[in-house]
Amino acid sequence: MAKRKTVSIKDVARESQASLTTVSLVLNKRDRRISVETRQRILDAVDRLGYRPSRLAQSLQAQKAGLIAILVPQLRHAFADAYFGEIISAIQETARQSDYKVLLEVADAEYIKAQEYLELFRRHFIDGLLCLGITNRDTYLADFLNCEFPAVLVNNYLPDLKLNHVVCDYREAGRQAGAHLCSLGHRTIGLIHGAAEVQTSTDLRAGFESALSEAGISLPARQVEDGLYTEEGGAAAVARLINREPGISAILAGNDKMAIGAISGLKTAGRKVPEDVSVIGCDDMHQAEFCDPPLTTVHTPLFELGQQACKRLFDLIDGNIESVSETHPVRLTLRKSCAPPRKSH
Amino acid sequence: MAKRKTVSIKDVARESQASLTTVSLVLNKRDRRISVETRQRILDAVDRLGYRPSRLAQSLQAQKAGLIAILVPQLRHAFADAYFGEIISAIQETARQSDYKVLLEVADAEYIKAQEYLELFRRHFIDGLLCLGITNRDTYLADFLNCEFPAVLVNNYLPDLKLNHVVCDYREAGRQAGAHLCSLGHRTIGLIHGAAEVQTSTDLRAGFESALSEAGISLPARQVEDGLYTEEGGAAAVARLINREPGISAILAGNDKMAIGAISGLKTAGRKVPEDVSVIGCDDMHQAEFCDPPLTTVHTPLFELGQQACKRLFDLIDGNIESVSETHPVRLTLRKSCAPPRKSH
DNA sequence: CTGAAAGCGCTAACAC
DNA sequence: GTGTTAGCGCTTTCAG
Repeated sequence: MAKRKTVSIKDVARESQASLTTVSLVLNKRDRRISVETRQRILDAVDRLGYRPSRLAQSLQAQKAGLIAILVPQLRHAFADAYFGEIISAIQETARQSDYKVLLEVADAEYIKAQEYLELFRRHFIDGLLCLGITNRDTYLADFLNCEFPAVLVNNYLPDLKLNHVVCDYREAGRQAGAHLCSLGHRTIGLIHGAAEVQTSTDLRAGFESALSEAGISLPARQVEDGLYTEEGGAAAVARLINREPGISAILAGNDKMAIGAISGLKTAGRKVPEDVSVIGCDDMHQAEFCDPPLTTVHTPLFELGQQACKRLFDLIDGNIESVSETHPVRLTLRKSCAPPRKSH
Repeated sequence: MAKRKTVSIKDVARESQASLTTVSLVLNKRDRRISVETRQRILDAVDRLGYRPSRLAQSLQAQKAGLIAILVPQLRHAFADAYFGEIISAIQETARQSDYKVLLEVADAEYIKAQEYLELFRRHFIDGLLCLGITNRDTYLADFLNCEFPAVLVNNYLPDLKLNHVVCDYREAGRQAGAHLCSLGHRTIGLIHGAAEVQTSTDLRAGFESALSEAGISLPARQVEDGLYTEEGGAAAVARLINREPGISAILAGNDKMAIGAISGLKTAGRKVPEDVSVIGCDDMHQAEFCDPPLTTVHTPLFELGQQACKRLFDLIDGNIESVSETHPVRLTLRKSCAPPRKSH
């Protein structure tokens, strides 16, 4: 590899017979005061030398990194997950438009113990933080409560902590799913939620129960299972569910992955979807359209959510706002995985 | 938000009644020459003040960013893709172990035109680059040919450019898939590849054809289709395939997404998998196990690949090696999507 | 054993 | 119009 000496603004100054200041002024478009010839001489030198300002030095001077981080939980290969992927895509795109770069951070136990998320700020590495996949157990986030570090939770919030967040309306998602199932005529309905310690999961359940109860239907604990937000979890949960309550004719899953797992589990148990059991998901991931049967699901606008979270974070960084707390609307997407119940017996 | 003044090494020096140098020495464990009391005094001051060295300033001084970037193509929401996700996970994990941070970069046309990937280096923003999802058309990568910027292609390479890369053995993948299908007794076999301009896709096809030809079977152009690496593409490709050659009894898809799309397309066309048509995928993504039927596929060790690419990149950065070119073995994973052909007519 | 001073590459107040 | 100079926060010779 050819070794290339790094060319600094000094070199440009020498080459163009101008001073550091003049070069800097020209480069930063504050060159109203600079004569046309001088400017041209400098620009030529820049070209000739292939000079590029060091972002490191600029950042040090500006006391601003031009960098934000995305904090994701340590799941099994977290980035291989479409849910996170969608949000990360959105963040990346939005950040780029504001000339920010995006750092990827994975929060495992050790990471949290060491408060690495704070170190990132303290060591002037980043200007802001976006937290994904947060649960009620992530109490360490309290560290962001009364400090000057801009952070926002994406698609979740903590019930007891007044932290910045941008979320989808999961209560409404649950309500719409429940109403749909009831309107089809289902009376014995199950729920596979993601995780009890996730607030949006709790919200989904609350909305679901409220819709059922409006139709005079209850949701006993035996018709609720945890599916861990995974395919396997969904498959296992549905098995326990139909074992305990064979009469279940419809199920809401807290995300599409569990819904797909549930469908797979139902098939294994010899039940047809939607003829024997209707399944409704949540998220409307890309693959929801391609599973068999195509999945009826509640569309959560994850991409828009990511964009919004990012924009608000910049507002926080720039001091335009003091805090954020936004809820985005959801809507039911009808496909083929739900049908009226069999007229049994 | 409570405003917190940034505390520098100077403050620590003042607080601990020592000089800058001494503090720096202690903090960097070059403190053999420092007396125990002085050290303790400094450490106390650090604690009391909550001092953290600015990584920006350190980087400027060290002329090293401690940062690498992952370059991914501008696909439809690229990060929502399990293939990229798996590799990115691996990179992230490996980088962390070496105390590097990782940046996410998306390469669209504009990005490439502006040579942003080079700017990243020139402006001293990153120390190394990992390129994912590369195709033969990405000739801009020639920029990395005779320069000192460490970059490595992950799971692909360019036939005409001697660039650093780490790949899976797709030729062997194609061979194993072909051999398996032939051994089951299939004679009329189709291929849905990812994209003609992807070298590994070409390799897969070459390996596949060679295995077929060993069994005395040919692969005419009419039995080959492009599935664009997507579910939809796979579904569309399989439709064209069985329309043109209804006798096809087995299909290899260049990745699992297309395989899943193909299965969906076959079902739509009223063909059963594997009874009527066998389908074999490539990658062995997580969901391959959960589709219906569970997908027989060639396992490509993407996680290990990502790790390896990252380690080699660090070797390049540290000057331990001059170039990389590694090929990783693959292996067939048998599930339920392949069976012997129907004894027709 | 400790400190003064130079320098990493850049920006911006303040002169001239 | 243009240049001098003082930092940004850190590391590291080189003297004492």
